[in-house]
Amino acid sequence: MVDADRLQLRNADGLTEAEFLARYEPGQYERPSLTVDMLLFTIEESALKLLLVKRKDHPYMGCWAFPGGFVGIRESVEEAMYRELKEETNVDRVYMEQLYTWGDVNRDPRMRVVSVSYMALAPKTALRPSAGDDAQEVAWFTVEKRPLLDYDGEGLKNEAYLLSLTSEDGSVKIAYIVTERKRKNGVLNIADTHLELFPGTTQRLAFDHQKAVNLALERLKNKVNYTPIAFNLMPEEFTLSQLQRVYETLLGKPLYKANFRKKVLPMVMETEKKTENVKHRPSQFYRFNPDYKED
Amino acid sequence: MVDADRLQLRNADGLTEAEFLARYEPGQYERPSLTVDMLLFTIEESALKLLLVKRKDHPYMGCWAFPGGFVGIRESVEEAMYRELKEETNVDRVYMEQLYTWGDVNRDPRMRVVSVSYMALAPKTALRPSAGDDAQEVAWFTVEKRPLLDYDGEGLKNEAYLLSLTSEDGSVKIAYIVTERKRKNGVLNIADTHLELFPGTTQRLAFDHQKAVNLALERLKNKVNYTPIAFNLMPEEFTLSQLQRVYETLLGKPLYKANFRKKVLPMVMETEKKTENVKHRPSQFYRFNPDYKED
DNA sequence: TCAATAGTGTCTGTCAGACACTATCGA
DNA sequence: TCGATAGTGTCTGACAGACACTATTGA
Repeated sequence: MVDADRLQLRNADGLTEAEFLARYEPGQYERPSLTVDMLLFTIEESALKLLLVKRKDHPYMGCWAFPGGFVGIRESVEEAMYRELKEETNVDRVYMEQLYTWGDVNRDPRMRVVSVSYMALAPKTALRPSAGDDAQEVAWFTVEKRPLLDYDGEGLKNEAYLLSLTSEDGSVKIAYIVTERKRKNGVLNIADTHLELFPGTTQRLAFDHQKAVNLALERLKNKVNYTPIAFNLMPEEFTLSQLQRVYETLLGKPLYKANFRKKVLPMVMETEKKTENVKHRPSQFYRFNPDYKED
Repeated sequence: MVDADRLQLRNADGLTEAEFLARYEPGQYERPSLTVDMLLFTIEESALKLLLVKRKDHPYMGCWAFPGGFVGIRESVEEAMYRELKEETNVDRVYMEQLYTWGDVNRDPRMRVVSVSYMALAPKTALRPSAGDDAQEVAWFTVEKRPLLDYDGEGLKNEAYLLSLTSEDGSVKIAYIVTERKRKNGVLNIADTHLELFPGTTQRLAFDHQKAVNLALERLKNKVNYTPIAFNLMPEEFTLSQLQRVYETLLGKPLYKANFRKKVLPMVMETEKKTENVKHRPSQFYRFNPDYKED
C-alpha cells in the first residue's frame, strides 16, 4: 500500500504508526555487542600484507588482531568501519567491501560480541598507519596461503593449505593449517572450512580472526579473475609488469606475460610516461580505464 | 604465543586473563538490537518464488517482509536463522548462506536494529510453510528482475531494471526500479545500487528489504554459472529439461539445449528411471553427482 | 656485446554459442 | 502419420595456455 494509506492503519491497540512509535519502549532483553573489524590489505615488494594490531589487554592479550571497535548507537555499521579506518591509517577513502558477520556465541570470552568484518584494499603509499589513541602496536604482516601437499595422505586433490602470517621484521610468525571439505550439493560454505594452529606455532590470532583471513584470501583470489578489484592495490600509474606481479601474488601462481597483457589491456589506458634510468628497456606506465565494463 | 604462556600474562591492572574475565562487567552503553532475516527461495512452474510474511503490527504494518526475528543472547546468529527456518517452514536443513548485514541507523523506525540476512534455497516439495506462533499471513511471491530498456534515456547499456514481486493469487504486486552505477575502480558495490518504488505501485516491502532481494538475485545469477548451487532448488531426481528451466529462470534468459547439457553433464549422474506416460519421448532422470569438483 | 626486462606473434586445445539434425513416445 | 519433447553432432569464433621471438635500455 502507499505510504499515505499505510500511515493511517491502526494496529490491535488502535494506534497509528506515528502513535505506536511515539510510545515505543525498546525491550530490556539482553543484546549482543556489535563490533566492526577491518582486514586492510596492501601489496609491497610482491607480497600481500595485512595490517594487524597487538592487543594490550585481556582477552587475547599479546595476540595480534584486526583493527576494529564497537559500533556506536548513532552510527551505521559502515560509518563505524570508516571511523576505524581513519583512526588506524589516517585515510578516509579506500576500496572497502563487507566480508562476513561472525556470530558464534563464545567468540569473545568477555561477553556476547557479534562482529561485522570488512575487507579493505589500498596501495601502500596511500597509508600512514598510526597507533590509535590507545597507542597500540601496529604492524604489517605478510600473508601467504599455499597448498600443503599430501598433508592428510588421502590422495585427494589439495584440500589442505598452510596459511601463514609473518611480521615485517620476521620476529612473529603465525601459521594455520586450513582444511576444506565440500558438502552435499558441492557448494563450499564457511562451516566446511576448518583451521587449526600449525604444530609448533607459538602465536595465534585473537578471537576467530584466522577464519576471516582465510575467507578474505579466497574472495580476493576469486574476484581478481573477473573484476578489476586488483587495481585498488595499485598506485595511480603503474607498469603492466607491476600489475602482473600483483595478480601473481593474489593468485599464488606465475602467469604468462603475453597472456596476462592480452587479458588486462581492455582495463587500462596508456599514459605518456615510461620508466627512466632502468638498465633495461623502459616500460610504459598505465592507469586504470574508468570506462571499462565487465562482461 | 602459546595459550599456556598467554594465560599467565598480567595486564596493566596485574590481572591474568582468568582473573580479568571473572571480574569483567560489560559496559552499559547502548547496543543495537540484532535480527536475522531469511530470504527463502524456491522454484515452482518455472518461476522463482520468495517466501514473505505480512506484518501485523507497526512499523510497516500491512507490508510484506522477510521472515525473521531477534537473535537471542545465548544462540549464535546461525542458530537463530535455523530456528526461524524451522518455525516458518517446518524443515531444519536447507541450503543456506549468509547474504549481507544491514547496518543503517534508521532502517527500523522503532530503534536501532542491525540485521544479518541469509539466503536459503530449497525445492518446493520439501517445504510446508506455516504461520508461526504469531499466526501471521505467509505467502509465496514470484520474483522477477528484467532490464528496463531505455529507461533513463542516456543510451547506456542496461543499467536500469524492473524488480517485481507478485503474490500467487496476483492480488499483491510490488515493483521497484533498480539503477546501478559503477564507481572508480569498476567494482560494483552495494552503495552503487539504488532502488525506488515503481511509479504507481501501491505496495512496498517493509524496512530496507528490497535491497536484500536485489542483492540475492544478483548473487544467484552469478553463482549459478560457476557453482552447483542450483541443485539446491531441485528435488532428488530430475530431468535435464527441468534443470534447464531452473537455470533459465535464474539467469533470466533462454539457453541452448545441447550446450546446456554439455555444461551440466559432469555435475549429474544418470538414474535408472525415465518419465512415464508422457505423450512424447520419455526423459531420463538424473541426480546430483556428489563427487563433482569445480575447476 | 651482454644482461636484463619490456613487449609481440602465433599455434594449440578447449569451450560457449548457434543451429541442424535424429529419437521416441502418445494420439 | 503427426505433434511434442528428448536428446545428439558439429561448425564457428573467442579465448586461455604455452612458447618463441623481437625490442630497448645501461653497463
